[in-house]
Amino acid sequence: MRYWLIKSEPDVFSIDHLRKAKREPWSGVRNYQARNSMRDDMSPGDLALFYHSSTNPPGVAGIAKVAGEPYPDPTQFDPKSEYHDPTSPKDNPRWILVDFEFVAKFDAEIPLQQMKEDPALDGMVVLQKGTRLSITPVEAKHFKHVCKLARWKP
DNA sequence: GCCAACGTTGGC
DNA sequence: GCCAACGTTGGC
Repeated sequence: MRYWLIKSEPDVFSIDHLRKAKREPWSGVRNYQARNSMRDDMSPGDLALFYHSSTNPPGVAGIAKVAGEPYPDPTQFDPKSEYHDPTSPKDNPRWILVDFEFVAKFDAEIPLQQMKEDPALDGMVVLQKGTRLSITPVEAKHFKHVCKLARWKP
């Protein structure tokens, strides 16, 4: 059982969108490290902090769960998609994703600022300066602490 | 809108 | 393989 943090711009896809959709392919990731996390390290049942980025204030809005095994991101082969990648080989797709399913929306978002100020979250990858990765691993103790701040229990 | 901190691209 | 130029992310 691993824990993760996944970033999304709420204008594009928010925790409310996920709640409505129930399950969603995490398409459009075009960063190798983030892809490797989904392809190699995620397992069905893993839990993720759902983080709202590029919004005021940014912060963790809820919880999502890895809903299945990794598979090729269909948008890479779709010429109409903004995520179309014409250089990705059809017989060896470059971009791999997993589906996430909705688990919970926090009563109140946990703001990035509050997380930065909390000594219990020292060392969390997403809090480190210059981290732009859209998918980062989260230590169990950090995951549990954020849930505690949100007064949410699995 | 600014800009720091990256990641990617491509000439050499 | 180096590295300058360029593009992107995302907090502020």
